[in-house]
Amino acid sequence: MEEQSQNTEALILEAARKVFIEKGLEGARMQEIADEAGINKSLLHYYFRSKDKLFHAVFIEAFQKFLPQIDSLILTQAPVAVKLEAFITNYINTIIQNPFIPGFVLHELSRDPQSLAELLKSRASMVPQFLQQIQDEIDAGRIKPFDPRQIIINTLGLCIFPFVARPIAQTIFFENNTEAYNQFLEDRKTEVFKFIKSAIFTEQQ
Amino acid sequence: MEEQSQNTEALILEAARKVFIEKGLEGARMQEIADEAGINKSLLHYYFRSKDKLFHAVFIEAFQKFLPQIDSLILTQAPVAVKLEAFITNYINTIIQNPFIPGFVLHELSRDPQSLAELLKSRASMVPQFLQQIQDEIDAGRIKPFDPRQIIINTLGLCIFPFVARPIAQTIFFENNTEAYNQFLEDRKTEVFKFIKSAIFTEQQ
DNA sequence: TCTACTTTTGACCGGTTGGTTAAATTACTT
DNA sequence: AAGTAATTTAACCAACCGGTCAAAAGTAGA
Repeated sequence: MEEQSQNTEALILEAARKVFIEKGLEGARMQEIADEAGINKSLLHYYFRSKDKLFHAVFIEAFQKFLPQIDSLILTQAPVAVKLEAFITNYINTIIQNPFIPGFVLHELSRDPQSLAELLKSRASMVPQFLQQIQDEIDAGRIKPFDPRQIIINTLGLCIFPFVARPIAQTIFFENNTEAYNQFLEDRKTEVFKFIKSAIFTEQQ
Repeated sequence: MEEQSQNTEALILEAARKVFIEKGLEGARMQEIADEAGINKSLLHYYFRSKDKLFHAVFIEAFQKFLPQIDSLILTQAPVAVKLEAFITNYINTIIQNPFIPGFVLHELSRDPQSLAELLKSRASMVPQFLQQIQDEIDAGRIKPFDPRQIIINTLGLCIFPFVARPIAQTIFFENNTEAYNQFLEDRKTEVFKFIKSAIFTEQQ
């Protein structure tokens, strides 16, 4: 019983993940999730009490998938250049493997911004340390004098935006050639760091 | 009768704009739009035949609000540096005045990517010329050798991302202080170009 | 004022949606 | 094998949603 219920629960979560991430909370239908999982709709309510609860489980899971890389960026001790390069590669890699999660998370967060507080309680206190690390390298002359927050937002935006804007970007620049756009995204694993490096680091030997 | 009908139509469009942009096609309710406009729900169907038609009117309007700046970026004759600087300022300014449109447009485009074709038919042919202009400046040694498409995506991402990710960015970096985040966005009108300029332009006198 | 027309309304409809419930099936224990 | 608890199903429901329709209210010209 234990085993089977874990199987079913995982089956439901997988189906819910697919449908919710593709269609959002309001676009998704419980019946569609049930069909996707190959089970009865009532089972959804047996394992998760409501649509909102099921959605919340999916959302938390999606959101947390991107926290490890952020953690290592913020918490690790290494020069900013080293950490940024590793972060960008890993982060874009993670998004390539979960290309619809960023749009999903951003959309649902702007629908319900309140739910953020609970998710960030532990991390928020670590951010200032990373901002200070950037500021220290600015003071040491290794990074040009940009607002550290601007640098971080720029980094995240450069990683995430091409996935959120994929339909329009792929159409405009790649005549809707999916394979070509995938290669474009692959290239960004190195191109984005080259871009940021060229933007913020000072010359020195 | 003519005058009143134009008033009502504009009233409906304004209400629909507010509700659709905030909640999306699937999250919006016709009744809510009617309430927002202070009229009967049947009137929505009298002026616009269906929810989809009304949504389409709102979407087209929102989408086109950002085309003029893009046009001037692509079609104008001037050095890339000059055009980019003007574009970034104007573009961010436009988004500041319509902060929810980018998220709205991106979300609805990823829900229905087909609808793009009709919107871009005339513009698409002009893009290669702008790409070539960037390539020419690369060949002339004035811009570092980045893929021109990467440069454009980067520029757009740097402009748009802080608005799409506002809830999380404002929470993490500004303790949810709206006024502080507004100032942050204001600063980006110059900061983004400084960043891009530092990234892609070569030193020369 | 009468008439023809447009605009606005309220009542209503069929289909869909998230959710409930009780019965049936399965799995586990002894 | 029997009994107990957990799992799964089918049938059902009230609320909601987009949309229709006929009547009412408003408008303008004769």
